[in-house]
Amino acid sequence: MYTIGQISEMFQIPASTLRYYDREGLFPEMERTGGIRRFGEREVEALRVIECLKASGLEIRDIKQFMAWCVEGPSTYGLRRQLFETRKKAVEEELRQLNKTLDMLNFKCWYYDTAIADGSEDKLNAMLPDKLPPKMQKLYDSCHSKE
Amino acid sequence: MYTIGQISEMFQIPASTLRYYDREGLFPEMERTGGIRRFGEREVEALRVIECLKASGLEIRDIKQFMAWCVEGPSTYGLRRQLFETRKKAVEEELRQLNKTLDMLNFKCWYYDTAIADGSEDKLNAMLPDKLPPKMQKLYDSCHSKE
DNA sequence: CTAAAACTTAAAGTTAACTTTAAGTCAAGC
DNA sequence: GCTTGACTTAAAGTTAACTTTAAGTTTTAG
Repeated sequence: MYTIGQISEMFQIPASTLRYYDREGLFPEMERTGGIRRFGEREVEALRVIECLKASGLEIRDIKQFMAWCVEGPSTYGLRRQLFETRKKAVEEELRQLNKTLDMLNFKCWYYDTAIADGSEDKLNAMLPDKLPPKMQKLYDSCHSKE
Repeated sequence: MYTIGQISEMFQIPASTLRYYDREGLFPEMERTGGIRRFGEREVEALRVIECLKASGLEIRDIKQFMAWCVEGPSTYGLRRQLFETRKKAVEEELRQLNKTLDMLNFKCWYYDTAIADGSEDKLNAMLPDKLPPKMQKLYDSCHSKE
């Protein structure tokens, strides 16, 4: 069993944030001795799940719902499974979006490398809509196609 | 040239958000006729860059700085290049993190599939620290190694 | 037994990125 | 010329996720 200070150290999360999570119902079965929180294996695993669900873009209130399902027992396995499936879809979509962002950043890096080499953006602007080097044309098109 | 309503439609961004961006200095050279904003090609491209930099995790105040550099001219090519390089690093790191998150989500999907098939988590908990199927062991380890 | 460190609470404060409101101005069609 | 829809502003409001504060309690070390 750990104190809030030990968990704070272990996960590099401020104790105030852990208390906030507790207040929000993210550790529904946490024990206490003399008013002081005792984090057990259950809470440590909960915190790993919290970090995962947060990273997937889920809000605190929905993480609370998940934790409530865990307390409810086997009857909520389906709901929990469905939640993780939905989060997977969201993360996969976010990965696609981030890869597009990376394409644009790579294009911009090349763009400024070229502008620096040329001393101005004039040459670049002359080739701009569709006379770029093939490698760059792909990146450019993927960022400038239909909004 | 476009009105704010046309750009709002085009990018699916509320007009109030576009006005907010303008107030924050994200369109430093935008023209007006009779008080009304006219978005030209410069602003359309700026908006694409804004969306890219935002998606990379950059804050509005720093996007404003970038736009100011663009107005300053060729002397800031180096700074702009550096910004995109830094953003690339940040996005690459975010991609790594998101892939780890995806690993955990995949593990949890398998976990609940198994729990549903078994009717309880008992079998699962018995194999839990290190007796999982090899495929799952990898995912599990990557989410439970040292905090 | 006592002092200090670590814990507790409720309530107020912070921050970023918008969003809404209220009151008014501009532009297009009839 | 007038109505209507789209635009304008400044200022206040919203939301999520914390963070800080102030006052007090519990645990630990000597």
